[in-house]
Amino acid sequence: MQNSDLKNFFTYSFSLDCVIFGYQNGKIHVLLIKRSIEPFENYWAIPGDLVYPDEDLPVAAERILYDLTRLKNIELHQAQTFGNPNRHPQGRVITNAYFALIRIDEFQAEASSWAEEVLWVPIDEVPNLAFDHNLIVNSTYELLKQKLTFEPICFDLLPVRFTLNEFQQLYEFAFDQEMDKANFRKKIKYIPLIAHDEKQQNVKHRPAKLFSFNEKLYHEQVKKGIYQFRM
Amino acid sequence: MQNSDLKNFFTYSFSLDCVIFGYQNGKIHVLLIKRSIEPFENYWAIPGDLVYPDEDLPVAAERILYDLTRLKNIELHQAQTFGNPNRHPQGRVITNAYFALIRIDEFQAEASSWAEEVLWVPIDEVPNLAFDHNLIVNSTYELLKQKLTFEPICFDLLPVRFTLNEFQQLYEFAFDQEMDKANFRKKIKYIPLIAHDEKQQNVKHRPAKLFSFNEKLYHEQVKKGIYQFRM
DNA sequence: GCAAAAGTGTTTGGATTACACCCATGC
DNA sequence: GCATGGGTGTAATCCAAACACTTTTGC
Repeated sequence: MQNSDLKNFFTYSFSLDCVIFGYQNGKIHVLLIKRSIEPFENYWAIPGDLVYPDEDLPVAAERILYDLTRLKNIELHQAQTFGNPNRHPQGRVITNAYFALIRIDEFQAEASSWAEEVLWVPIDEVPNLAFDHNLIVNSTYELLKQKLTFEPICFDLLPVRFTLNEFQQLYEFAFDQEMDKANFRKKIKYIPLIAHDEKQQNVKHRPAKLFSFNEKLYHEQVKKGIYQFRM
Repeated sequence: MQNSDLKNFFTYSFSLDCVIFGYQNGKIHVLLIKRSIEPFENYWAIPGDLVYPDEDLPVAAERILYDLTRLKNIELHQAQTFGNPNRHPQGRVITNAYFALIRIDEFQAEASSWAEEVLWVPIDEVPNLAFDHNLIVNSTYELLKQKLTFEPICFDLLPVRFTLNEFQQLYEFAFDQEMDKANFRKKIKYIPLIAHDEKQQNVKHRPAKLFSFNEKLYHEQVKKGIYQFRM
């Protein structure tokens, strides 16, 4: 979007910013893009842009993320809204954060449109970002940590088929808590998992059984009120 | 705000809607206002209005609530944002819900500005509302129920000084679960309360001790990571 | 004294923890 | 066979539910 267009677009504007968390090698990363346009040209930022006047928010979030990073088929969740009148130097832009969790190696982010580069940075090494994007990243990270406990988001970070040990490692990372192997398996007894016949390949020890999250059963049980997810 | 003004204000607009939950006689109510202006003239709605171009969101939420209902000194919490392009018949208005929980008898709601009447209705008797306000009320009620468990919001519903029995009754109502008196008292052992010397008055049985929530200690402990509230 | 609710201690069973041990695979 | 991690059973411990009991007030 060019500067001249922007001026007409404003009296108020509304944007969406996507905080994409990526998990790799036991570390949480955030996806950044380098802005090739003013304001904040050459700054790192999270991917975000204005919502079209007739576009619904979830649609816009997907569109914006794809336009800037070529990422698609990612489940985005609504987070907080940020509306400080001075957060955008060119006018009043209220923004709504959306977030997602993905495995970095399962997706291919690629700079596009006015994004000059894309970059995954560890959550504790995020540089100074454009606008109030540091605030947005930090607030959304806090929200993520809360949601990890009560919503089965953690499975977004595991391969579709995973071993119980991979699951446990993720747990220990996410909640920063070591746990006994046998006890972990008792703890997750009530989480609806599908046990596959398939086994781990190319390991030089006894291969582990593969599991996946039984999303269908989970939703059924939640709907019936039988079950509440809790890590 | 007049119709002619509205047209200039729009290309996009941004509003806030306040879902005020009130507790009385073991029932949750919602505060509605009757609109005296178009669109949806004479419809019931939740109090909400456009945000001024240079106004921050929390400030706007307080201002709007006061303008329409004369309620003030209420702690408002941000909830979800609703942005369906067709949610407002006169243009694109994205709205952010704020919510609060109060004891109805401690506040005096009074119609003001373009609110013709105010009304507390039980949450299960909410009529057809203007715009998508039924959706907003329902979504925010779900959010409230979630937050009750993990944030000490329930104390907004108790008198500043309350008996443990009042607390237990609220708990039983909020979570729809009966509980043994002795066990309830063990359960809340870790919630930071202040025990006062003062006692219940004018009861024809042994008067109960009065307590209040130790907000200061709570915030300190959360900050230090010692404590996580959980009901 | 009696009714009513406040307030507390004890027992019990189920869940969590710590820990030990066996199993399957590659080399 | 042995190194490596997968996988499981058991005893000890902790915690929460059930229940019984004592206390304090008004009438």
